[in-house]
Amino acid sequence: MITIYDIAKKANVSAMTVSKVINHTGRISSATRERVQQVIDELGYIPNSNARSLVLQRTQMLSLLITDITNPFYTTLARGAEDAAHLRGYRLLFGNSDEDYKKEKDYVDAILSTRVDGVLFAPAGDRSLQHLKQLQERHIPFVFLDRTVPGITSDIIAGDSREGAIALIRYLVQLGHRRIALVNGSSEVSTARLREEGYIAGLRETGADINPELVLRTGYRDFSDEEGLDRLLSQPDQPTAIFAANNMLAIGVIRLLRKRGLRVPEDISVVCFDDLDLASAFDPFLTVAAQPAYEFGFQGVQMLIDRIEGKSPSEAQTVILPSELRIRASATAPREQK
Amino acid sequence: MITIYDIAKKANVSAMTVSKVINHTGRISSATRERVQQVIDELGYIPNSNARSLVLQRTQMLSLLITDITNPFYTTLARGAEDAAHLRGYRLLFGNSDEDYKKEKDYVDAILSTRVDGVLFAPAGDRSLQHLKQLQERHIPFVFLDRTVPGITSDIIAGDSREGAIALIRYLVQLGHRRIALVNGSSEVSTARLREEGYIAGLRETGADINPELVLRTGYRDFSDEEGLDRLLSQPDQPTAIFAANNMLAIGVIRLLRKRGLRVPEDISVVCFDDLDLASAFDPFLTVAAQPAYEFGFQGVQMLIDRIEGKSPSEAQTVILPSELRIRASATAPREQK
DNA sequence: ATGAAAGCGCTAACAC
DNA sequence: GTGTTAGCGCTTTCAT
Repeated sequence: MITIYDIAKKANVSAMTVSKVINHTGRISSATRERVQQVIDELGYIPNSNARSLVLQRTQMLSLLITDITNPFYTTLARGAEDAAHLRGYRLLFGNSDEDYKKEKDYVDAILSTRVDGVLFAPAGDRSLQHLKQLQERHIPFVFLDRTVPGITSDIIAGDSREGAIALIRYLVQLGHRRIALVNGSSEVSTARLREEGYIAGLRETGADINPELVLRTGYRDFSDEEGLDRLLSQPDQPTAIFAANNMLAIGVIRLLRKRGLRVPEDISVVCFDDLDLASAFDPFLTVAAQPAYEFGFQGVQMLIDRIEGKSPSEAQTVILPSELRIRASATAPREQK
Repeated sequence: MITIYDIAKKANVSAMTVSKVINHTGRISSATRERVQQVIDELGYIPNSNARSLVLQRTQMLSLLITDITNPFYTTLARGAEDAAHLRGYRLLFGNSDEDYKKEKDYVDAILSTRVDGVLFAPAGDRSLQHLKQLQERHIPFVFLDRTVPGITSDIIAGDSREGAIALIRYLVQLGHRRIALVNGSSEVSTARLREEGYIAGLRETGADINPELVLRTGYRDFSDEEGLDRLLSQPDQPTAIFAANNMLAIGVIRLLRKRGLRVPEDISVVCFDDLDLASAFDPFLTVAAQPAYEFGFQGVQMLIDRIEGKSPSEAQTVILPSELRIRASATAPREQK
């Protein structure tokens, strides 16, 4: 391993001088600068960032902790985060919690141990509270990604879950639906609560049916609650449309509907939050409230780095990004009206 | 920041003793062990891995360098890598080169500076050679992900691009196609060369038309070579099927075909390498040679860690994972025969 | 079974 | 402009 001393020796200067050349700090005569640089290039010296971090107490690393790397929303978000981090000279350490508190805890420990400079955090749910508190105790800044956790104040970059849900409901009602079911994520997740709020608000506003039996709460990933779905479908007044609280739920719902011989949208309409990116590019089928996932990541990293570098106001910032209704084929007027 | 000395002081032992307790090394009386552990828990002490890395010359970090995080193949691969790394106590540092040598170089520099213990590397192309050489000079082990680079020997986990391509061609010919176009990635990428080899071999074996004019070479991502596609389609003997060398190309091709009023598969069949995961789950449309992406990541990390920990034989290992033909709707018999 | 000393590779603070 | 000293938080080596 070649160190700063090797350079210093060969260039006949002190380690400090080399350090200054590398970091463009302090005053150096251009003669020595060039001589040192030459040796650096010649030996292909690359500074050890561990040593650097140790003294600087900064790692130039950010952690991105998400809940489902399989979900295009997070993939695209990661892409945005990656781009922004790269642009500003930070690297991304990557974690996938699977909405599992245990895995999340492991990652938080790793984060603490690595001394990353900040975290982009999509918490598994409200019980992530203790993990967040750990970060706060160590003064590690973090930005909430879409989901927040009651009891913790921090910077937030989020979509407008409530408004997005209302828009979706309005659209369905406008098509003629009055019995709209909700297949939601866990109530432990803030966005699930907000989407449910929006769902109710939308129903109320439009005068559509409000019926607690039409709400199914499950997890945001790996939808497989067949009994739950059957319960929804077997209500005396069967719903004519389903609002899935995210894209993965929508896929699960549609698959199970098809398995039951129900066609979408002929027999039942389906809409959801979050787009499917690739799948939609390929076959524009699902009607969705699309969120600007890339911007979540990109702007989230900007916020985080601004905070780290002391460029943010001291109060926590909140940025809300609107979603966009993308009307496609999976929702039409209900059959009775056709 | 709370250090090992804080623990030592409070538990009335030396720093060494604390270190031993943390790392379960050396001999410690269970009395002191417990006392020390208690203080650690009480203060919530978490070791600084930078300091640790500095002395140990190990970071317990792996770098995953891929070319397109938007592509479900890599997403799923990342998922597998992540799982394996987590299981074996390593963390993943994440890089996305966009098939861009400049970005790739930046990441390699970062890798070198971070002193990661090893790299999972999907090279942008043959000109990644110098980057790989840098890694070799510093004795940083790496595993090739699917793509290899001539002139470099290292562990490899790859799909069988040649055989997969042959299988796809056989299938098309069996359906009755004789004029099959290839939309390929750049010739600078090993898998593109192998898929083209397989394409030719398949055509030769089946006696189908071999015509250099039916081959279009472009990039693996963001397909937008409209003129190239038009050239293919305007051949005197228009192809009845297109083999896209990966999923992203297939999506691009299909979009452009539709834009030209050509229906898939009615007017022209399309098959490709790599599945679309979500899109396919949702709407099983594309006929593909699917690769076990998750296994690429999972086994790749295993190989890498085995190598790092000296558990691999000294010669470079190669693991070839077969692909699987998934017959769906995007390819049917050509129109003439219907 | 426990501890003292030295050093991993770097930079901040201060001389000169 | 340049060099010296000290120390970031940890572990290795070798005493005791």
